[in-house]
Amino acid sequence: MPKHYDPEKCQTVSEMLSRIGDKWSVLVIMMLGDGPARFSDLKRAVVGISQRMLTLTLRALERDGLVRRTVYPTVPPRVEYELTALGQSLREPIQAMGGWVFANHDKIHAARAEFDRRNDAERADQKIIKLG
Amino acid sequence: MPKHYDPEKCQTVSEMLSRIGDKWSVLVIMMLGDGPARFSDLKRAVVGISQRMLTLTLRALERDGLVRRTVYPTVPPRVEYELTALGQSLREPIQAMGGWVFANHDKIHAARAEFDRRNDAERADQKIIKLG
DNA sequence: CAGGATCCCGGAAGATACTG
DNA sequence: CAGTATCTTCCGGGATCCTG
Repeated sequence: MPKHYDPEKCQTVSEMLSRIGDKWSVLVIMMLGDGPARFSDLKRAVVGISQRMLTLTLRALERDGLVRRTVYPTVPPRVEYELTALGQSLREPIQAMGGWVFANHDKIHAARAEFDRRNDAERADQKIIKLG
Repeated sequence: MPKHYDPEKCQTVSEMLSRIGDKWSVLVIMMLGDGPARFSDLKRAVVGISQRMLTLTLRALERDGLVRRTVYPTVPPRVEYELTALGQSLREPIQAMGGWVFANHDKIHAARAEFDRRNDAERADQKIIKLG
């Protein structure tokens, strides 16, 4: 088991993490997991996304080889997006993350509640000290 | 297999994805994977992080119950950070992502090169059209 | 040593308008 | 329909200074 990793690959890991960590990429990937979809389909399915961000997200996914964009030269224009084999394969680690969150959802929220509770108490103490 | 998911849990998935997708969290988690570390250890180990961002990152991880913060009331103060069991368990899906990137690193970069090549060619065409 | 408090800047992202 | 262009707003994050 190697202790050192290729720095370039590590950087690519960071890049992909921030990609799937951004606001829309995962949602788009999951939508496309059901099969090909047109631009407006995605726009409607991914609630809250602006057409600008949908375009940018799709372009980035296409650039990384995760999504294939097919233009049908009809009028009005018809553009279909679908996951490539690479994009499909990415769904596995993503769903692993999703599964982890679903499994630990309650622990996470309990921890947050506990943390916030302690923090509030601490600030109340500070107030008393300053007032005293 | 359910077709609908708890919206609250889906939101938590997004939250955790943007957490591990941020610039520093994963690096900190991986550093702590080797065992407990002090603030300055992490500051030195995670090259490039400012003490402000290290603090914010650690606080966020602590709030989600991934990291435990222990203060030793000595002088000078000594604070140790370590992964909780929950934090340890998160390393699995993270490494799944990392493994995927390592396995597909070449495909990704090939796709990017291809995409950029096509884009450049396209823009060159546009130029010719406008000049003509 | 381990942070808290401020200031500040660049880039991410939303809103809007226009187009092939 | 499927975008592009532009403007503006917002916030992540770095730099710096201060403190128990």
